[in-house]
Amino acid sequence: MHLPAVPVSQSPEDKFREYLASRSRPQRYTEQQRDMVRYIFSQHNHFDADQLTEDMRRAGFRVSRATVYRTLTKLVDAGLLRCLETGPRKYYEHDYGYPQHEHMQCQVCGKMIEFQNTSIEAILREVCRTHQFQATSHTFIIQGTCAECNQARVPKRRLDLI
Amino acid sequence: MHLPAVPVSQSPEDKFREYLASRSRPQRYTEQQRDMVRYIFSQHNHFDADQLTEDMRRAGFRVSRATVYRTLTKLVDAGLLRCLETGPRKYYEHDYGYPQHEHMQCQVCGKMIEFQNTSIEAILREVCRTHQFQATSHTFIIQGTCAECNQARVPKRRLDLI
DNA sequence: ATTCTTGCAAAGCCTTTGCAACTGC
DNA sequence: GCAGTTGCAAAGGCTTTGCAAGAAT
Repeated sequence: MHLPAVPVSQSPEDKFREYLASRSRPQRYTEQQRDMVRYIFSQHNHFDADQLTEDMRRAGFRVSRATVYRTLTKLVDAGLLRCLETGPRKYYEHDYGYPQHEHMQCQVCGKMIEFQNTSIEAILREVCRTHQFQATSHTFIIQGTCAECNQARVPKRRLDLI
Repeated sequence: MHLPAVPVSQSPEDKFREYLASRSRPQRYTEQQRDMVRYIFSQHNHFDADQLTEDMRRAGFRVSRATVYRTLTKLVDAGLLRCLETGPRKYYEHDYGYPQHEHMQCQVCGKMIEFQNTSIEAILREVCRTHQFQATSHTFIIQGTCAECNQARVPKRRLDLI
């Protein structure tokens, strides 16, 4: 479920190093951070901190929960990841090199479906103008049932009717 | 910050009693639940469980945290309240007798500003049709700074420059 | 009388943090 | 070697829950 990528000049890794170096107090680029950046950008998932920890461990990396949490915060701050706060936990997705989009979330299988809609930006501008509101971000998530989960249900209902 | 109310035939209290009675196992209408329904619908706030508990206590009611949590769940299920899950805690607002709307949330003062936009429903329908997605609800929240908090900042900046 | 609700405190879930050991620069 | 990072385990913030006592029908 990809949208077309946005061309960028730097690799995510280089962009992160640049971010770390440009701090008023320069931060360090460690092995675990490097592993995380590479792992995250080798996939295209929506994930939370614990999923990432487990997945990376299964893939043979040595990562600690605390460092995953700390590094995810930095990656958001660096503009590499975007954080979706919908419900009790935080989900992350690519931001660097990836276009603006919205989400549909299937409440059966949990899948996140991305979509783009050109009218939304106009709505944002208009609403903010009329309310003199200075927007910094927005969250648009449609909850429901995805096509596959919907199909999987219909046969079940039919059987129930017999 | 009200939107025009939607006319309804029953009082929130009656609607809740009806909901409780119509369960396959009828549930009971207790004093604390009655106090909560009346208190909540005598105001027009966005609130979370702990805010409500404190406010009601200050107003002289005897309510326990656990019961507030349990009753809020029932009120959502009964269609009286809507739950906004944005971030770590759950916010509640009137649903019964109140029109569909979206939110702007000020990250400085926390205020929730409600707005309506007629194009959003069309977008929802179109996106769901193209993805064969069965929507049950949606969340549209614009984060940023409200007009008042924005104004309060400008004078401060000017002073900083002296 | 029966069954649901209440209230307390404990547990759960996710995230953050204090601190000693460690490591990048 | 200095200053930032790591990892553990503990603490934090919010919500849910087990259970005995209490209340609604």
